[in-house]
Amino acid sequence: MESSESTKNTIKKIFADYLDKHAMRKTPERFAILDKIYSIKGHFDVETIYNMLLEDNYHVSKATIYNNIGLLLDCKLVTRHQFGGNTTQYEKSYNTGIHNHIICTKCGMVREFTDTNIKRAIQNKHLRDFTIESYTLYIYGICDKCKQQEEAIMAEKPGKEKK
Amino acid sequence: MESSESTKNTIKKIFADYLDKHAMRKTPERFAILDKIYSIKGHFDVETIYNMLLEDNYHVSKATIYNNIGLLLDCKLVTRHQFGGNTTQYEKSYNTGIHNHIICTKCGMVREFTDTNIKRAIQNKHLRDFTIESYTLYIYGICDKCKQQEEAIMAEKPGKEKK
DNA sequence: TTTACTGCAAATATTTTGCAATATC
DNA sequence: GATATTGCAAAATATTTGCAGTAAA
Repeated sequence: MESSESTKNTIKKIFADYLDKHAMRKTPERFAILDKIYSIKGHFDVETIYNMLLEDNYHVSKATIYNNIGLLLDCKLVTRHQFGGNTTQYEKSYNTGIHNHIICTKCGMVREFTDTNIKRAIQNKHLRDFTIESYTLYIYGICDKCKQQEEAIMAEKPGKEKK
Repeated sequence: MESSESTKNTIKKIFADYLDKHAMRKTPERFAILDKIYSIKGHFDVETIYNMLLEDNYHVSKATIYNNIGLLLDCKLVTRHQFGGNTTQYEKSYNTGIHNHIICTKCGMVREFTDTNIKRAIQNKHLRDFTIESYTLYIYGICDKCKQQEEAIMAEKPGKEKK
């Protein structure tokens, strides 16, 4: 879901406080990037943000986007994903709840789900010499659409695979 | 643990069968790469395998390593990881058991652990329209070593962080 | 003998870095 | 006014691709 007005105000405040705390400047680019990220429903990469801002006739260089996503990761307003494709994906993370991802290894489709049993099992885990901050669970497999396609191909060429 | 002789024979057989099935050739490079991978205890990247083979005076190009790791992923003898660093990491996966990873976000340290509650919770999960093949759970946080360093720095410069 | 595979080098893609110009504080 | 931040271009890094030579079947 796109973020509500009150969420957008809260995250601006969090980012502004973070910048103050580290003696960093509150530039318009920074808030434009943050705002755009929180208007995105699912996952995105740097290229996507870059283009979305361009469409608004707002030019921010990629170097600046990379730079600022780093800050947003640091203050936990964004999380980072590497699902296995070529680009690093990101996702807003304030008030979004812990969720897991399923990834189709054929078509790259990513879907989210939540599960209290899994959540509880992970949170109950005590790790020696380690302070847990977050976690990501990726479940890989094949979505039904790809599975059906595979079966259709197999049916078409029955001799293709030996044994 | 390094792989036993019987494991090494089994994986060679699995790979050979896979190559037969797909009408691919059983080149010495392929088995040298597989063998080297199964001599590695933990995670590795392409560069590492390349150098390890070189140390044995066995030259295999990186293109060939990339190419063949792809095949090994396909026949499930190797799994792929993207922990958040710059390179893709790999790991042998025959007979290694399902295990999870904890990653220190400061120093990049990766450690493994197993947990039956987590395993059970994930395996009991039913996903609509999706066939599960595997999963990865990465727990991020700070290892005690880095935590102590951070605290030491904070104690040294008490005024650095405002508020 | 056929053609899949390898090695090399070039191409592609992503992210990082250096530096001059600019804008925040 | 001091200097952190931006944009740009170049650099660094990782991975893929094209092609000629080599070797498995």
